[in-house]
Amino acid sequence: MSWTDERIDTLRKRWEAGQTASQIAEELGGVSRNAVIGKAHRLGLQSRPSPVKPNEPAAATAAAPAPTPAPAPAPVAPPKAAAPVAPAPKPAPPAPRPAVVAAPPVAEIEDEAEEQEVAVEADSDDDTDEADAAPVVVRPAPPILRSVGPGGFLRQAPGEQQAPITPAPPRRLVPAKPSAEMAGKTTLLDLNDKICKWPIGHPGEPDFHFCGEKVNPGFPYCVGHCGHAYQAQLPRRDRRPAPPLPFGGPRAR
DNA sequence: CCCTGATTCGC
DNA sequence: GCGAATCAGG
Repeated sequence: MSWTDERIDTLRKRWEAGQTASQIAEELGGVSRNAVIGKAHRLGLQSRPSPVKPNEPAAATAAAPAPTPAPAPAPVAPPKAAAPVAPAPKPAPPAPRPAVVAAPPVAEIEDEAEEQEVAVEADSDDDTDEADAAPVVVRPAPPILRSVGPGGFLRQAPGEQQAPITPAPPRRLVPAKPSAEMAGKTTLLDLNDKICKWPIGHPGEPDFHFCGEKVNPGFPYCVGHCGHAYQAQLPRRDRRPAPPLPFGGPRAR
């Protein structure tokens, strides 16, 4: 495979989008991860945070006691998106908010749950004499700034994040009463190394359980279920191609 | 072990 | 220019 303009273009886009060299190589096909990295460097694409790089070679001279002007690394490309194509930045987790929150949308149900008070670290201790208790400055509400996410939706501004969904009030826990339909079934708690862990049904369904037969020694399943779990590897050309992903995954080769 | 990117070096 | 081999951190 050669680096046609089209392939180079793909490489550029993917690299700048934060895909890993492996992902890019797989998508392009016919090239290795190393080839992608090598090409990216030859193209002069910006190097990305490397696990092996943060070492600065210039630290060996004269112990360098001088006031190093804060390096202030320029905003590096977002580290490694989880999504393969569009590296959507993760929304920031709800930041610790001031006391004022919107009233929970759910009416109070019971008050048998005592409100747990979050112990705020009030450092009223006499640690030092430094008067760090600055008077609270009440500033006018700043204009709401929203950023626009991919697809055009408006993100919440930091100050207007919704209060987390009110958790259900704790209920009294009662011992689960073994239902008739589970009688004799192998449940999660019954699993051990000697019985087949092949799931029957689906988690969450009322009668979800496990096979429970004696295992095929050395395997987590019984002989019968080993037949389902382990199948001969077919030559690549005989494998059925994976169904296309809904979002348009890597091109089939 | 796996993953990652960077670098080297023979082709 | 190319990419396998190698290095080295996570």
